[in-house]
Amino acid sequence: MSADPFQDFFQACQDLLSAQVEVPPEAALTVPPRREFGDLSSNVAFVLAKPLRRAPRQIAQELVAKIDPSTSPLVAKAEVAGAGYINFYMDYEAFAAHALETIRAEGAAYGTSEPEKRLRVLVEHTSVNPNKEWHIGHARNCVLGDVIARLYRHAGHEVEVQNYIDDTGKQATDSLYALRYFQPEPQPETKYDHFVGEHYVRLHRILGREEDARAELKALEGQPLEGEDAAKAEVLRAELAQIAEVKAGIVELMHHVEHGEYVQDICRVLDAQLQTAWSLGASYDLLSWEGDIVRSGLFQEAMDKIKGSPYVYVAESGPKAGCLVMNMTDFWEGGKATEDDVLEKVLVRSNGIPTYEGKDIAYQMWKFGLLENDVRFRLYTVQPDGRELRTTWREGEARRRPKVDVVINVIGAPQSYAQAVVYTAMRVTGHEEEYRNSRHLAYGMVYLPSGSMSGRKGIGISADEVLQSTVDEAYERVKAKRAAELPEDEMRRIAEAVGRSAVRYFMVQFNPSKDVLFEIDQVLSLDGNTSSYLQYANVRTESLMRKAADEGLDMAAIWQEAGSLQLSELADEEKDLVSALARYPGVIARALAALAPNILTDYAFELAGLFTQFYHKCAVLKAETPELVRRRLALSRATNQVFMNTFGILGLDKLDVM
RNA sequence: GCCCCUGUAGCUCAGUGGACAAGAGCAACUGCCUUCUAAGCAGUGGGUCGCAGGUUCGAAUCCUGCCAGGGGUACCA
Repeated sequence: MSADPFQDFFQACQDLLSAQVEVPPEAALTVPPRREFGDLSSNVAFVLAKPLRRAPRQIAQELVAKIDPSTSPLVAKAEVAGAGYINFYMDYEAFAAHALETIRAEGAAYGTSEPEKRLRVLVEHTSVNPNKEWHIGHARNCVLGDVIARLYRHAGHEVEVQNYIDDTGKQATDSLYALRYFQPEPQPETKYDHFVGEHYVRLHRILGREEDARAELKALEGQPLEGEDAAKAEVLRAELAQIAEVKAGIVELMHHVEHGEYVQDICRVLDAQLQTAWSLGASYDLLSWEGDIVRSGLFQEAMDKIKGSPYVYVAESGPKAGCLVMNMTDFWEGGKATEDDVLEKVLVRSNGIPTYEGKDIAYQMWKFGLLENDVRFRLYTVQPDGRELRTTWREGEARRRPKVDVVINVIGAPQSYAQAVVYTAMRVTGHEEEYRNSRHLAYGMVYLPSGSMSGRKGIGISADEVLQSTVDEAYERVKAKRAAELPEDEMRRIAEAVGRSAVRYFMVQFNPSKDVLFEIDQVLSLDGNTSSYLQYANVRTESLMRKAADEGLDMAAIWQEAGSLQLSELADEEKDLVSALARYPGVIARALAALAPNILTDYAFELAGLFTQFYHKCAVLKAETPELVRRRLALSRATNQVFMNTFGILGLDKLDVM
């Protein structure tokens, strides 16, 4: 017996079958659609029908006749059903004992067996340009990455979370320039990233006029100008002159930014953005600044290394003459490519400036520990959850990098091609293993009912706003319900927990690959399939245990003997609950393998529903016999344990009252 | 043009290791709070699983072709 009760039942059924017949690998043992069909169902008879040239039902009947369930404590019986399914039924009494005992013994570790190999995993997420406030799409990235990191940690792996700071890019420069250009009055009451973002958008309103102004002027200049037209042309010329001035100013400023002269200013924006991350319950281990990676010589070393490959060379002619290019033709797996030029990727332009892919290749090589040089780093701050946050820095300790096994980059789906280029560079340089262990968690965009968001135009909903609205809504709810019994600060605390959790849940409840339509009402409702439902179900487990203690029952003692309680004649609701609790480890494994947190949210919602049904149908504290009370308290305690573990991974807040 | 992702109920989404009657939440409608918290429960109505072929005992799921939406495909950032 293992720490995965459902897997044990699965294995038991599998063994019973294999003892009678060689089970082909394509035969499946799956959970049937309805409980009348048992707890696991095998289609092996269908698969064997063809090679044996016999009817599936006949094969199934012969197999079932030979199977002896009494040799397996968890299996009650096997039956033939339908056209030839072999349905296995659990011995629920034995199974419930095993499940409860496992959950009790494993506790916070329940759900994850010791990994065969403890991996070092590097998760990069967030990586938002430090130039304006986050919108909800950034929040999706952050929460997805945070949950993936927590999943790996829960599974016993060693995780480092990095947040890449593009401090030398155009966006950061634009914002810095906007502040110099407009010289706005400081607004201490406005969160700094919002303040800067406002002026960034203002700057782009000016720049965005260029094309139109040019066209309008051209239309006017076709004829002799007089009166109103002459004045209008003058205005347009002035506008274009202003645009030219701004653009020149940005280019000039860019040189200074690239030399790291404005790190302090960028930190101010970054710090405001980090507040958003922390209020969403996320944290990081390292801030990786692009400027530091370039200045520390990592980029140069990576390019020198990659130049050693026969597939990397300076193009001598053609449109890419003078560029350092990488020919990926022999290595490309990122989709069926037919046009050769797509596969000849520029890494360094003819003017010596690297492309994004070029820089990202260096970063990826550094992540895997493939470079000799290293950045220096220092402590940046201690985060609200107590985790230390480090940052790369121009001076300080040298960072001794351990070998990393897996690199997961949480980056939007539009960057799929660029990511494929970066990973392909690993195999081009002979690092096949690193190539295979590079994973792009490509997530879909977040859209508003009004269309897509645009950072430049300032269209979108900020993550801070969404969070605040949700907390406000939760506050109204808790106040309407509990104003009489709870103090103000307690209601505030609950509202924070409910609001934060609701936003997090929304961000990961969909398949990552899908685009998400963000409707604020769906988050604000706090009804139905939301984190509130899970929190509410868990509050009920808490409440039951509290009341049990009030009635003089020794909860700890009951839980201690969970596996040896009276577990016969379980009600259907109890069976369903036990079965769901036992399936938790498998859910974790699937979510991890697929990098899909929505597998876990789906499960958690189902579990909450099953517990709620149990709660409504089966009296716990008021059950008919003391034995029944103890059993149902143990089931509640077990559910509470699985909720705790699930909440830990999803980063949802546990509540005692709501 | 080529490549990738997506198309399931009015809306938002699960299900894509093939399996015996397509699921959930929201919205609509009907009931249920002196009874372990009604952010809840029970129930009703609502679907040619984008379309057309194919493979199979069996297809929302696999294959082919089409249609629709989004993204990518630059020495852009």
